[in-house]
Amino acid sequence: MKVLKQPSAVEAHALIQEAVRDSALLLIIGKCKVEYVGRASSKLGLGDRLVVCKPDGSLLVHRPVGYEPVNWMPAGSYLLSLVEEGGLCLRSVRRKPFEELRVCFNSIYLAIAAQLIDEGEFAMYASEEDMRRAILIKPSIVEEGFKPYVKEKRLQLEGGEGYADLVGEDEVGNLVVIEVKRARVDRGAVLQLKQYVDALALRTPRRVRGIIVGPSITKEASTLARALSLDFKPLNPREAQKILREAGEGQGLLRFT
Amino acid sequence: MKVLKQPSAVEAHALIQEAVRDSALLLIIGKCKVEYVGRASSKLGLGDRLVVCKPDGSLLVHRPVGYEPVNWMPAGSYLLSLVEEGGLCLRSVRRKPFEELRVCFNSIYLAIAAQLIDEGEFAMYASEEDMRRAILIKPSIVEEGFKPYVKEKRLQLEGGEGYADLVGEDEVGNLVVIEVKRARVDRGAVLQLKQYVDALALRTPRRVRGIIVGPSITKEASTLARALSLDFKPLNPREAQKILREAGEGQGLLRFT
DNA sequence: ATATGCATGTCGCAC
DNA sequence: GTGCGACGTGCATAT
Repeated sequence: MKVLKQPSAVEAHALIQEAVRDSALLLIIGKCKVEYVGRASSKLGLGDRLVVCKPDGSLLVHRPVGYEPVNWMPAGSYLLSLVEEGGLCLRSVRRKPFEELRVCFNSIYLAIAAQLIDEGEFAMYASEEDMRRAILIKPSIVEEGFKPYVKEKRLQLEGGEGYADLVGEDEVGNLVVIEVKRARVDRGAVLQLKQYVDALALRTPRRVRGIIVGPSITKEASTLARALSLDFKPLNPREAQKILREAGEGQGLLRFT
Repeated sequence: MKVLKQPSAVEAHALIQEAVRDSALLLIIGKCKVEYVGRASSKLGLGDRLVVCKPDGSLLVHRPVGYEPVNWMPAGSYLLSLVEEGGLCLRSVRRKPFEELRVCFNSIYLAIAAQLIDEGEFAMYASEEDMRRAILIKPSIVEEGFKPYVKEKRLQLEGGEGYADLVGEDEVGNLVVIEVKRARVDRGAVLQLKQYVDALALRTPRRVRGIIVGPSITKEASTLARALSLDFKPLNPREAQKILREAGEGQGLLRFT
C-alpha cells in the first residue's frame, strides 16, 4: 500500500505505472476535467473528484455526490498515464466498441496504490430465481392444483425466441405460462407474458392461460392484464425466500466467488 | 484532507464522525464482511475492499474487480459508525423502503476524509433526446417527405398511457409513429412501438405506420417488425449529433451542474 | 407517491 | 459474438 500526498504529476505517474504492473487498485483524488467519447460523448468541467482504477481495467470517476459514477470505463479497458504540461492525464481506451475517457488533473491531492486480496463469497437471496424455485417447491402459492412442468422454457416467438419463466398446467388441464417478477409488475411485463401465451397457443390445441406473479402490480398493468385475459397472483420475494428456507434450501443462489 | 494509515477502530471511528460532521468524502480500505437486508438480502464473506461514503449518504462497497459496487446504499441513507469487539462496523440505513447495509472491518489499512469541491458542469451528447431533435431538424433522415407533428406524444393505451417519441405524417398522408432508440433495437422496442401504433389506430380512420429508428436492429426484432408491418430506419446517435452541430445546436443536453 | 421509459445502462446466460 | 432478460437496476420526468 503506497500513499502519496500532494504528489507531482511525475510522482503520480510513477505510482500509476507501479500500480498497473502490480495489479493494484489505484485511487486518485484531485481536481480534474473529464472527457468521454464513445457510445456517446460527454464533457465534465473542472472539479474535485475521486478516480478509481481497478486492476481489471475498469475506471470510475466519482463526484462527491451521487451513487453513480459521472464517467466510467468498463473492465477490459487499457489505462495510460501521461505527464503533459498541464499536469497528469489519465487515458482509458477500449476497442470494440471504441471508447475513450480522458481525465486531466490540475492538481492531485492524494494518490494511492493498494494490492487488495478478496476471495470472499457473495450470495444473494430473494432473487427472481428464488421465486421461481419457491413456486416449483410449493406450486399452490400460485394457484390450487397448479402443476409446473418446466422452468425456463424456451419458446419460438413471432419474431425469434424468448424464455418463459415457468410452464405447467392448471387443475382442469389448461396449459399455464407463468411470468415471475421480483419488483412491481408493470405493463412491459404483461406484454412479455402475452407474447409467450400467444407463442404457446400457436403450438397446442389446448387453452393457454397466462399468470403473472409478483409482489404487486401497477393499475395500468392490471387493466392491461384483464384486457388480455391474464391473471395476477401476488407473491413477495421474501415470502418465497421463507418457503425455500422451510424446504431446507436456504442457501440461496451463489453469484460470485 | 486527513489520511490515517492502519488506524485502530477507535481512530477510524473518530475520523468517520469528523467526516460526517464536515460533509467530507470518506474512504476506507480494509478487510471486511458485508451484509445487506432490504429489497433482497445478501452476504459477502471476508475480503479486502474499498468503501466510499459520500456526504449525500450514498455508500459504495467495491471489490478489486468489476465496474459495479458489490453492495451499496443510495443517497439519503444514514451512516452510523460503531466500535465493536471485533473492530469497526459501518451501518447504513434507509427508511422507505427499509434497507440496511452492514460493513464490519476485521482490519483497516487506510481511512481518508476529504472535503471535495466540485462545481464543474456536466454535459452529455448523442442521447436519444438528441436523436429526436435531429429528426425534427432534418426529418428526411427518417424518410423523404416525412413531416413530424409532435415530440413526446402522450397516448392512451389499452391499459393506461404511454409516450410515443414522435408522431407525424408521411408523404402520402399516413399517420406515422416513430420510436427512437440510441442502442441496438431489440424485440422489446418493436413491441413498444406496436402498442403506440395500435393505440393511435383506434382513434383515427387514417392508416397508421410505425417506424423504429436506431443504430442497428437484432435479427429477431427485424423479423418481428416485418411481421407487425413496422419499418426500421438506421440512424446512429453520432450522426444525429453531427446534424445538430451543423444546425448550430451543438451545445447538447445539460444534465448536471 | 406512482407510473413510464431512458441509460455510455451492466451483467450473466444460452446458443 | 449475438440475443435476451434480470437488476437490491438508478434516474429523470410527468401526473
